[in-house]
Amino acid sequence: MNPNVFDDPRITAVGLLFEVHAGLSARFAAQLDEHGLSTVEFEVLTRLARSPGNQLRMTDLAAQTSLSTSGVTRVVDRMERDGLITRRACPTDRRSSFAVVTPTGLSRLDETVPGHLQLIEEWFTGQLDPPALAATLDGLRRVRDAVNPCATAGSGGRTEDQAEAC
Amino acid sequence: MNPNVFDDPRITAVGLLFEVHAGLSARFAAQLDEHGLSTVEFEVLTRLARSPGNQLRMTDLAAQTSLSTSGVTRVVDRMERDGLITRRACPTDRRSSFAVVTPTGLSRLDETVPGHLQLIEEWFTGQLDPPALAATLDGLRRVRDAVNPCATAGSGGRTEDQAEAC
DNA sequence: CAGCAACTATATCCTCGACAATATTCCCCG
DNA sequence: CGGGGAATATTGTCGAGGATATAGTTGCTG
Repeated sequence: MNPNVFDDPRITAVGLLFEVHAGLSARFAAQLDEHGLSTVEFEVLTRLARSPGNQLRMTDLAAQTSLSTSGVTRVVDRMERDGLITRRACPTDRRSSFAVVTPTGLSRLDETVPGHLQLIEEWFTGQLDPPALAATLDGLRRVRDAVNPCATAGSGGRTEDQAEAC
Repeated sequence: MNPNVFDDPRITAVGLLFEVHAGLSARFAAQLDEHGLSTVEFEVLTRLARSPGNQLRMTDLAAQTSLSTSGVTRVVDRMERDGLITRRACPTDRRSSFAVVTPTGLSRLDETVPGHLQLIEEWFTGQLDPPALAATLDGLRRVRDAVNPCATAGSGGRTEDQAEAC
């Protein structure tokens, strides 16, 4: 650690990125908490709600979130107990089961999303004028495409659900 | 969730940012793991090593990481057991104790940092040509300054340690 | 200088989530 | 058609870490 490695521009770059992530995450979590949702619960709810039929197989849900399959089992347990989602047996494969959003879950999402969007606007996208925002997002997109090859859905892909193929 | 809220550009913007964070975090964690360090352990080590005397009070260490004070107690326990850091009593305040990096900890850091820097270069900074990188970092910096006011150390500040004053 | 509020580290309890093991079901291939 | 390997969800077990309570210390203030 002799020469000041910590002033290396690469270190400061990731530091920047991670600070932004931490700051936004904290603010989002606070707002979600007002609606009785944790971060992962919100993510599960949105992933299901944006899927056809408001449902997803447990495995696919795990693939779309940052959770393991057992983690998905656990969070779905909690949310089923809270009435936000339900399990439905898969008719074609008796090993699988679907997690499907209940009307309660959908309305909870409806309550939550507007404030969430407002928060994004307030602390992220609204902080930059359009060209600067576009430039920033372009940079992030290129890094994302490198680091997360599965998510290259941008153009030419099919619906957008092939992300679950990763 | 009637109109496709999920195509809202604000949603995709945070999605992008969070995917980048997740992707980089995973790669970093894998490399750190090769050196027997977890993410938080690496952060603790770097925070201490960049501080005067290679030491920090437990409270300040907690403030500089994303850990609670009890979390810091825990991780310092582990790392002390592994010989990476040591506790030293504070001479002026008998409530406080310092966590100080051992020579073992420093050399572990020396082993780890080069690969870490290489990874940053490979997956983040090296993915963009200099102007695009600068633009991206500028955008991130502005968002960071908004979302994390403490970290406005950039210019005019004193050393850089006033970050701990937050 | 006595007492009280704030601060510091730690201990205790609890939730969350990963990993490995398990049971069930599916599918392919001989 | 039958058996073995892959896929799927769940459960047991464990470590990580937050919230709160606790004990010791400091410093201010009447």
